[in-house]
Amino acid sequence: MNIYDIAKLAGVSIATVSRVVNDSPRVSEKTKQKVRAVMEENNYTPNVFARGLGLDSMKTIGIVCPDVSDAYMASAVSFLEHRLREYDYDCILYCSGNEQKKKEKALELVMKKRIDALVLVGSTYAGEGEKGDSVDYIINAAEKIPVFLINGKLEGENVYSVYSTDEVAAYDAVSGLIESGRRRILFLSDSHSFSANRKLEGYERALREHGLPVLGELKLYAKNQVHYVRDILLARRALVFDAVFATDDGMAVGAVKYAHARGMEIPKDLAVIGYNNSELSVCCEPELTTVDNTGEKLCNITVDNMMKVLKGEEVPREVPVKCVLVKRCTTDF
Amino acid sequence: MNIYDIAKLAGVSIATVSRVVNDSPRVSEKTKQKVRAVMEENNYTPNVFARGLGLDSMKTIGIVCPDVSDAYMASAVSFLEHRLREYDYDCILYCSGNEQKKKEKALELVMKKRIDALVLVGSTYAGEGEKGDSVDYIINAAEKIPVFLINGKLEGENVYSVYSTDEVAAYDAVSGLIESGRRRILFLSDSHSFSANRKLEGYERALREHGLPVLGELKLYAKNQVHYVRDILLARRALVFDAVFATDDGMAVGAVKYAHARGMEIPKDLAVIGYNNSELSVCCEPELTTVDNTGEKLCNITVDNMMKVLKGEEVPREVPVKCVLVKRCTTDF
DNA sequence: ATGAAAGCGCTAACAT
DNA sequence: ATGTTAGCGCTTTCAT
Repeated sequence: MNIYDIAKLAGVSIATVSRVVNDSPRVSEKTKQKVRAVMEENNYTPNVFARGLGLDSMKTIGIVCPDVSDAYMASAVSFLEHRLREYDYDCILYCSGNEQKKKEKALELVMKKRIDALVLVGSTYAGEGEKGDSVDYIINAAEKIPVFLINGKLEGENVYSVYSTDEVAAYDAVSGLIESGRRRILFLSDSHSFSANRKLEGYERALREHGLPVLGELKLYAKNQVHYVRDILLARRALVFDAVFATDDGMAVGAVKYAHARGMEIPKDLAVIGYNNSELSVCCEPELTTVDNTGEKLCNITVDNMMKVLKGEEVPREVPVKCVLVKRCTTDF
Repeated sequence: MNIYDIAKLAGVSIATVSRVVNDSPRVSEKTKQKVRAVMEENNYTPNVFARGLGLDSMKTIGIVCPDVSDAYMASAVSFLEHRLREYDYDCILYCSGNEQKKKEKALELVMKKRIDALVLVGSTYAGEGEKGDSVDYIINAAEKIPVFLINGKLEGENVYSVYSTDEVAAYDAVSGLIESGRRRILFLSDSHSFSANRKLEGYERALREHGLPVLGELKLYAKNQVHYVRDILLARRALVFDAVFATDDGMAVGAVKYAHARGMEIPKDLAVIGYNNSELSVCCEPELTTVDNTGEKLCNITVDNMMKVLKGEEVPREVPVKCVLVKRCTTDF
C-alpha cells in the first residue's frame, strides 16, 4: 500500500495525499477528511525510506556512549530518548567502548546512517581525555552534522559541549574532607577521561590550597567494581589513608567495604565520598556522601540546544553545569 | 558525492559501482580495484535511504523496553546492541513505559521505521502481564516482522519468546527459606508483570507444598527503590515477618535497610533474597543472596535465533532458561 | 564483465 | 485547491 494506491482510492493525486500526510494547509478540509479516511481504512504508513531519500533525513539522532550498561550512561540515554521523542526524533544507539579505534569505528558507522545530529555521552569523547587520543574523528563528524557532547568538552565548529564542573565539585568535596581534619586522602578513579582528569585537578588544587602535599601513592586507579576495589585496598596494607574521594560510587562503596573488612569505623576512621549519586550510594552502610552530577540537567540542556541548532538558531558552544554534594553518612562535615 | 559521480570518475556505469559496493562476483578484479580506489579517494558512502528504498530494509532492529535506566534493561540493551552489531545491524531504541497505551504507541512508532525485527525487553510485554492488557498490538506487529520477547512469553505466529524460569527460581528460593525455618515470608514486588506473576506463583507453590498458608497480608507491592521500601516497611509496625523474597534487588536492599533501622540482625532475625544479581546486591551489608536471571544468556539466544529467522531458518518459538541462586550473606541456608 | 534503464515511494517546484 | 512531473540515489533485470 503506497501513496499511489491511496491516491487512486481517494480519487486524488499523489501530491494531495502527500500534502495530507504532511498536514499542509493548502488542502481543503473536505478532501483532507476523505484522504485520511482512506489512509485509516488501509492503515497506510508512508515509507520512511522514500521520505528519507527525498528529504535527506529520517529524523533520527545518533547516540553514542561507551557502554549503556553503566548506570550513568543508561540514565543519560533514557533522558535523551524521552526528550527527543517529544520532538518526534528517533534514537539510534551505539555502544563504542573506550578504545580510540573502536570509538572511531563507532562514529564512522553511525555517520553512515545520515542521522540529523550526534550525541556523544561521556567524557571519553572529550578533547583532553586519555592521552594520545585524537579527536579528529569528532571534528570530522561535525563537518556534516552538529555534534553534542554530554559531559565532555571540545572546541570546534559545530560541536557543542554541556558538562558538569567536576573540577569545582571535586575541589569542594576534598576541601570539606581536609577542613574536617583529614590529611591523607586517597584519590580513587577508574579512568583517565576528561572528566576523571578534572576531578583529579580539583583534588590536587584542594590539597595545594590547604597546604597539603600531593602524593603519588595516594592516587589509585582501579575498576569501578565494589569487590575489586575492596580487594586491592586490602592488598595494600602499607597504604595509610583517612579518607577516600572516588570518581564513581561503585569504587566508593568498595572503600566502605574495605573499611568494614578492616574493622574501621566510618566516618571516624575513614571518610568516603563517591560520585554520581547512583542508587548504589544508598545501598551501602553507612550511606554514601556523593556528588550529584545532575545528568538529567545536562541532557535537557543538550536536547533544548539541539532543537535550536537544527532550526538554525544560535546556542552557546559550551555550557558548564554545577554539581551538588549530597551529604549522607560517610563524611563528618 | 553519489553513485553517478563515482561511476563517472571511475569510467564505469553505476551498475558496476553498485556491484562493487555489494561485492558482487560478477565484476573483474581489475575494475573492482579501480572503483574502490575512486571511492576511497572521495570517501564515498552509499546513501542508506536510497538503498533502504530499493531493498526495503536498512538493517536495523527495533529495541523496545519500558525504561533503559533500569539496570536490568540497560544491561540487556547493551548485550543486544553488541551482538547485533556483529551482524551489521543497527539498533533503534524506544523506551515505552509500562502503560498499555504507551506501549501500543511505542510499537506503532517503531514499526513505522520499517525495522527488520523487533525485540521487546521485559515481561511487561508478555501475554499474561498486567490484567486487562491486550497483546493484540504485539500480534499485529508480528504480522509484518518477527518479534522477539526477552523474558516474556506469548504465543503467536512469528513471535519468539526467551525467558527465565522465574517460577522455579522463586520456588527454590522460597523453599530454601522455609526449610531453614522461616515461617512468615514477605513477598515484595513492584509490578504485576508476567515475570512478577511467575515469581508470585513460585512463592505460593513453595508455601503450599510445605504446608504453609498463603497470606494476603504478606504480599506487598511497592516501588523498586531502597528508601521507599524501607519506609513503607517501617510504617507497618504490625506486620510480622521473618524473611523477605523480593522480585528485584532494590527492594531487597530496602528490606535490609529496614532490618537495620529496627535493630534486627540479618539473617538471624530476618532473611532476605533479592532478584537480578545486580551491583546493588553486593553494596549492602550483609550482601544479598539473590537470583541471577542470566540476562546475557537470554539476549544471546535471542540474537542467535533472530539471525536464523531472518535467514528463513526455523527456531523454537519458546526457550526457557534456568536461573541460578547466588547465595551470599542474607540467608542461612 | 559491463551498461542501460526501469523501478522503489516520496517531496516539492511548477502548472493549472 | 489540486494535479503533473522531475528528481532523490540506489538495486536489479535485461541486454550486449
